[in-house]
Amino acid sequence: MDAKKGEHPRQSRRERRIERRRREILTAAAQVFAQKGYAHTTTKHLAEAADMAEGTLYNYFEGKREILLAILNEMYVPIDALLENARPLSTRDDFVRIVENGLEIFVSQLDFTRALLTEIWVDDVILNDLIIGRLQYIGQAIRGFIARRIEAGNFRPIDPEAATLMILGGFIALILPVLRGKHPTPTAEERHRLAQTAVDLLFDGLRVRENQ
Amino acid sequence: MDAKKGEHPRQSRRERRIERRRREILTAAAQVFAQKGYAHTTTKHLAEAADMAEGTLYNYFEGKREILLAILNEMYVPIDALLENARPLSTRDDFVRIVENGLEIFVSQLDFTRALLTEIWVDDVILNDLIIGRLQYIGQAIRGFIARRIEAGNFRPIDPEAATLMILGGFIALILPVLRGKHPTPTAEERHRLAQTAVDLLFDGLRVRENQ
Amino acid sequence: MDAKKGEHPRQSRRERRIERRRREILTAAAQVFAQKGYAHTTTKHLAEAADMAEGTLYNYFEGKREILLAILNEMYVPIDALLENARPLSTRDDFVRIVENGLEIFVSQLDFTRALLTEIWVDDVILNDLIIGRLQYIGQAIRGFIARRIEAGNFRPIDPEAATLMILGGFIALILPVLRGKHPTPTAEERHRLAQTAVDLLFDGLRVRENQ
Amino acid sequence: MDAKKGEHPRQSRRERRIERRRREILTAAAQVFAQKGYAHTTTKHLAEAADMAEGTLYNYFEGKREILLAILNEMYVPIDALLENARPLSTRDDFVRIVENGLEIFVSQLDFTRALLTEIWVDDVILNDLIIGRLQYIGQAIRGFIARRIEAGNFRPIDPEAATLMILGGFIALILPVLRGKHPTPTAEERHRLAQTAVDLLFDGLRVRENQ
DNA sequence: CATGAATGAGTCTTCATTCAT
DNA sequence: GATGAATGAAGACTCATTCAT
Repeated sequence: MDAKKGEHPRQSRRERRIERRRREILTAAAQVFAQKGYAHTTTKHLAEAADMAEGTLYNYFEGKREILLAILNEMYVPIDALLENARPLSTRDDFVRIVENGLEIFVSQLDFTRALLTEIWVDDVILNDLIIGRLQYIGQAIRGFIARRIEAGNFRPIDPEAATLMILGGFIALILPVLRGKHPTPTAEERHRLAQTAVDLLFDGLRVRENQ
Repeated sequence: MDAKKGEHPRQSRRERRIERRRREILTAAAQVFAQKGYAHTTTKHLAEAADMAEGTLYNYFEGKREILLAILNEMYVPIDALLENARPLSTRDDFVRIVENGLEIFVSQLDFTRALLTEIWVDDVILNDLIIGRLQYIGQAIRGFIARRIEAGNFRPIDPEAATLMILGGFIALILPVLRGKHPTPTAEERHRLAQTAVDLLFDGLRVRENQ
Repeated sequence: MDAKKGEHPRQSRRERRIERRRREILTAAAQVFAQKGYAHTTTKHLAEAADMAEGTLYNYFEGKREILLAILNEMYVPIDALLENARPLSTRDDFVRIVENGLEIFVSQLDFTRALLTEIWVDDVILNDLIIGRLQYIGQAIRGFIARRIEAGNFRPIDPEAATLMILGGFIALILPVLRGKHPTPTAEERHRLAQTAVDLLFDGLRVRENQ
Repeated sequence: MDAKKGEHPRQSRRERRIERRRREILTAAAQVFAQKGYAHTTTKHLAEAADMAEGTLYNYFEGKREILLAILNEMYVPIDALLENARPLSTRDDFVRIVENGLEIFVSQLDFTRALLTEIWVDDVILNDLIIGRLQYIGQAIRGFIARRIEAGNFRPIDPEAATLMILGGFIALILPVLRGKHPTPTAEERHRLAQTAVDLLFDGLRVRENQ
């Protein structure tokens, strides 16, 4: 129980094993939640998917709900990285790049995202954390970008609020069919093309410019 | 006990009472489903919300799930009417009008719509019926409109598939905050303004037209 | 409410109507009980079979169980008559006649008998009333008959107790397939033949008499 | 924890424990079913009788009905053994022996047999499986025996069908009072005497043989 | 740490009975 | 008397969590 041969290696190895186990559980759980929805998933399902006994789950998580919240946490890291990257967001290419990165994140975390879909609308912690915390942050970045561009005379004086919502909605709509498994997951090239189309549409609209 | 005055009124009164009661249950149920989500709502909750005994629910619906499906059906009528109206969809004003009507429908059915949000991802009948059935239909109308306009030289040759998705997503994004109760329900005027902004953005994009 | 034109005719007509209604209910109920068993029969089933509303049943009977007990009572009249008839029971023909009559009673009351079958084993009132009350009475008659015959030297000195049981059992076995609907209901002639065969078997056994 | 001594013991111990538990439940359930009848028995009753929580029952059986069916299966083993034994059935002693064995089986399985009595009339699976399947098989054996004996001139030319029914009925009648708890369970000696009396009655009838 | 049997509160649903019309 | 909607107690079954091994 006490130190032997230096504490680090031993503690560390144990911690690493625990961390590995937790991640195994989360990966498996995300798949099951994604397929059945949180409420319809039983701990038995989770245990089977993680290939362990039900009781073992409780050695790594406090309960079913905590597993879901841990999944939520897993998504923060790449999203925060994305936001960090997107901070400047000043040119059209910035926009393409951030949309592309966003698509990449969702694609690489499909199961985690899907897992949250059902409880998003119901669980206030998740809703506030994810939607309010992250999405609003993203929204602000976009709103700021638009406002600055309008001020600079590059963008038409459109209500930035509505525009932001539609941009986010458009982006979500692009991945929703994939999340629902109705579309195959797009390749890197497809993601690039999608991002360009999206930004193109947003910037220039559907209508033909008369004299260009 | 009194004169019969024709048989209709008597049958009719009973039928009307039943219909009224069903509607009462649906209205109450939609609110509860919207707040708690389908799976987290118990029949006890439903009974309390409808101010009746649990057993009474079963005089009007076969079970909890049938109540949800009945809510789903309630949404068909106005949506189908909207689609019928939107059939031509040829001018920009058509577009504004249909977006405006769509917003109106969702607003008038807020609770019903919210009620479906959670189970949409999990219940295949609902998913296929509602999303695939309706949304695809709407999508086709939009895709057709875009394709025709591109052919006519009015629209730029953008991928109609991606454009449709983004339009739908943008539209949904406009309502989502309202659905989640994060925005107050927009008034008729606000809906009109929103619809115009949305269509304006879609048609002309964010960027300033250089020579206009 | 009080007397008018003599009480009898009016009371009588009302009473007769009530009696008729009760009988209608019992007839219908016996069929349903017979098919589904008492416990699996709902008052809704009973009401439908009697072609009236559920509530109306309660104007004629205290509840579901009382309907079953009333069915039990219906069987007493013919059984008691049979027993009265069988009182002497001294010749072989008496035996044939009483078996024949017994078969006739069961056949004419098939549904009533079937209706009681499920609850016989469970309801102590029914068990004590019917089995103990009636069957034991019948058993005593048979036992007495056998004992007297043995004493008179007509019957071999077989244990009258066991013999009685086997006689009753044999009789029941003859009607059981009919009760279960596995045999068609026997005609009068078939009943006569069955009774003769049964008594013949009981009196003379299976074995060939060596010198007769 | 200790040496493995081969893998069997470990798997086996768990399996044996499960098997023991299942049997405990069945034994307890049979008693309750026998007393109250299947339909009037609640899972709460069953749990109490087996001295465990309601939920635990479901770790061993799929549901209430499966417990009943398992009880049904318990009865097959000895009955099938009896039938196998009785195959030849050619002498009078064979007959005595098989009746005696039959009595023994029923006595040793009193609760199991009682448990089935109520649902027999209502549950088609049970009815067809047990009654039709087993009883008809037994009936055929008896019919065949009688027919052969008649042909051989040992038995009088009595309708074998009716005779079989009465034999089965007589046998059942011998046990019914015991099943209902109205008689104490017969000892081995009493069973032997009963069997002899029964066969004696069947073979030689009640009447004194005039010249014997 | 791993296991999985045991637990019992909680769910959906049924149905005998009541009672206002 | 007849009706059938309303009731709510009771039933079969589920499942997150605990805990002895």
